[in-house]
Amino acid sequence: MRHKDIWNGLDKLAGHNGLSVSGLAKLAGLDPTAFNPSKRTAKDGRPRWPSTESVARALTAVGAGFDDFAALIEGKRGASAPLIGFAQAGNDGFFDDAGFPAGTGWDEVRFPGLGAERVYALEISGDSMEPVYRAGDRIVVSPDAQVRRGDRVVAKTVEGEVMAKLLGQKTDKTIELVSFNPDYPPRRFARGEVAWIARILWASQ
Amino acid sequence: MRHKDIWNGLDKLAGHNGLSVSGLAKLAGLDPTAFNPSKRTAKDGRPRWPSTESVARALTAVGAGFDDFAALIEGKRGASAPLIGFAQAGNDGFFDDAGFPAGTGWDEVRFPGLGAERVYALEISGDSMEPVYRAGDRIVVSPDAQVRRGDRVVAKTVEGEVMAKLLGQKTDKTIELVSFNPDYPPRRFARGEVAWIARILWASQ
DNA sequence: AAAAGAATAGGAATTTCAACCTATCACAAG
DNA sequence: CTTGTGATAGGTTGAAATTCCTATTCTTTT
Repeated sequence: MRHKDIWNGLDKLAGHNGLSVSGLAKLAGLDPTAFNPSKRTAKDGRPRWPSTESVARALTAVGAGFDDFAALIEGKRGASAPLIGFAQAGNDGFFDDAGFPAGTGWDEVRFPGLGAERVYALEISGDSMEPVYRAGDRIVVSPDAQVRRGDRVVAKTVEGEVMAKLLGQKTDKTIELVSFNPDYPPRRFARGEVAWIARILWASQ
Repeated sequence: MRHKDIWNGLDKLAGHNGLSVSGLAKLAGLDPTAFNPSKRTAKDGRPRWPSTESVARALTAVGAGFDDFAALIEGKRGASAPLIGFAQAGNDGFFDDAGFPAGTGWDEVRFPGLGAERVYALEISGDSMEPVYRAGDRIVVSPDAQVRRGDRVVAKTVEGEVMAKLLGQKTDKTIELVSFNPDYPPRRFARGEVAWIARILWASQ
């Protein structure tokens, strides 16, 4: 990270929120001239670096996280994407001509592997889980995540069998795992037979 | 980002590189006591924030990027996750006792929204797309992606209707969109009737 | 057990950042 | 045309971060 990157990131942070750098500084409760281009190098040409406190206040002012700032600096897209309800997608104003999000009303959704969870992915082979999962699909699962009835999960038995199922009834002693394919009957395991259950967070399509 | 986070990040940065905070400071060419716990709050209890210059020098000293630092602060895993084939998951040696990836043989899969692609997400409402998508699921779609027959896609007609379908036969003049639910017949559109088609990359589960 | 090195705590001096103030410029509203 | 607002440049002052220095604690080595 270089001196230029920090200021570039602050410029982008302001721009992405429809602000000038002075507007961003004001919003953050800082001096309006704090981020002025004229304040980025000292009179003797020495580069001036803002304190992390100033950066932190600017970030909280626009509701951005530190990861968002890193994304701006590194030129990456960031860890989130716009989100709206599927039912609203037909309304006008949500998309531009190319099919990208436009206008307001979009929420943000975070992607997997970027939260606190530890996750990994499994690649599906075979058609036993059609139509939900197809060969080549990748599912992202988190053993940390809480599992509830109805969740799609990956379970491993103490015998070593790994399967993707729908979590059915959980009692004190048994766990029911329902197949995606209704032709197969649900399977019921004693608690001790199941080594672990990991929730499926995402699936490639 | 809070005061605590910055120092926590520096602690982790040092720890991940087998250094103490004073060792990290020395390596960065700073005063060995620059990151001392005793220097993190002033005598009057006021929190002390390091300058971005000090952080930048610490990062370059260990060859880390700003995104790495953000990852340490946010406790994030990064932009990729381990990947193996589902068929191999039953073999021994791929998981530890807690159900996390262990040993070798794991590939890496990158997540959406982190590369050059422009993506966004849609939240599913209603049960018309069961069992593939359920209410509350979020699908991540990319209008940039190439679509092929068999892909799950979101399409918008020029009349404004948005739908998630399976891409069927594409001819020079028509596009067939197949419902996930086999009870509904496929729909056939003229090329001009379809405003855009975006491929579904991921779906939350 | 003794010695050497590293890590840390505490304080003073210095450097540097941030706030404050004023002036200029650009632009929009009346 | 005048007025008002926002953005920026430049300088001064006060506050805060960094360095420098010393002492103490802890670990490792001999």
